[in-house]
Amino acid sequence: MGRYRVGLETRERILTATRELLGEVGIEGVTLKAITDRAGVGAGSFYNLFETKEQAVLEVVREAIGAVDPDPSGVGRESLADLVEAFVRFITGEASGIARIYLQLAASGLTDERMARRVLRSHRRRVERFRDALLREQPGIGAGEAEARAEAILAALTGFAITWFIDPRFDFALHAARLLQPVGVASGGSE
Amino acid sequence: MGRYRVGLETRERILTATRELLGEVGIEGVTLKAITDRAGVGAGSFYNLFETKEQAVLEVVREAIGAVDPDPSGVGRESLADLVEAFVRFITGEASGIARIYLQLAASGLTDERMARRVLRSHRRRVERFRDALLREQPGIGAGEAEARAEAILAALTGFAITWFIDPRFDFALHAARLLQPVGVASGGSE
DNA sequence: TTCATCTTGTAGTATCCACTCCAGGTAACG
DNA sequence: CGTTACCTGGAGTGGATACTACAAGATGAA
Repeated sequence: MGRYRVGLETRERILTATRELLGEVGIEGVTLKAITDRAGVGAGSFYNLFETKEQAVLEVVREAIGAVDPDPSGVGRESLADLVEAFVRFITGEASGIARIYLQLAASGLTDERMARRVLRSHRRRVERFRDALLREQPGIGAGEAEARAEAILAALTGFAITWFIDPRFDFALHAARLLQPVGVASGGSE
Repeated sequence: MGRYRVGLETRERILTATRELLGEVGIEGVTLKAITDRAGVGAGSFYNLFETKEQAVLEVVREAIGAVDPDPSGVGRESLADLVEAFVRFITGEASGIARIYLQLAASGLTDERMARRVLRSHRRRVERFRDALLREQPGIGAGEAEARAEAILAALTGFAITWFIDPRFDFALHAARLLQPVGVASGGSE
């Protein structure tokens, strides 16, 4: 079962091709031929390194879900602004292909239960992280209130991200920054 | 080209089957066989009534996009709370299959440009409607500010809706209602 | 070098897909 | 009733799909 060096290199080429394709055509649109063509290998090589097509896709998917969350070393110290900024960078940064995959996954959870569980687990962790950051800045509001606000901020960020991908003119960073302002969403100071 | 009564009834059965399937298995998972089996017709009957599979799917898709927006007769009179409540009812109500389709569409806009344009157009209209309701209630805030808040509310509602579909325990109505409170998202009164 | 193990491309296979063809049935109308 | 238009189901088509079998080559530890 030990792998040779060339085999591991081919494996990386295949994963890179899969990653790119997932961002471009979506999780349902990826075919084996597309992957092997882009990676420059035959089907035989693919199946020498992966059991099924799904295995390769899942490997990239896990990576995408993991990539939403910034640098775990900061846990317990980061501010809410840090977390929001990291999310914006994740969506609009260089690896936005991965971000695209992540949003598709969230949506595929609408029809695929296994995916739903996977996405929900990572969502829960993220809510906790946002909640804890909020509590550190405003300990007075209480855990329940902080969690509700964390859910709201994350929901808005997700919605903004979808809008941004669909409408290139949408200023994602600006709208995300507004979420941190004391003014809030619905009502203003001029009440 | 005129259609007989029986033909039109079959057409309805096919559209109903398509609608159900779209909600259950997603836009990529719908096959012709699944549609015709559920509708209880042969492939020949389908193609007597629709040019392609995509035509039937698009007919349901248009319906789903249209269904997000509540009763157009209220335009110009409704409050922000009315609009939010209507969105919540759309997602959690009896026709939540349609709502599921709508969210899938928004996500499919991530990889399908034609879908992206379609979704964006309806999104823009909805933002305007929310903005106008906001301006009616707080004329002082200005159109730009109102539009930004409309975007934020809609983004949060969309994010909440995805969470709700993925996590049945999520209290969508409660979180949606919080969007209307003067407190806002990030900061509280106890600052 | 030796040789077992791993890697590779090709030429398959079975299965599913959207879609077509067509013969026989049915609806509408005079 | 007769005629024409429409409706119907199912067998069949071509093409794409994921995946396999295998022969020939490359790799790497001794």
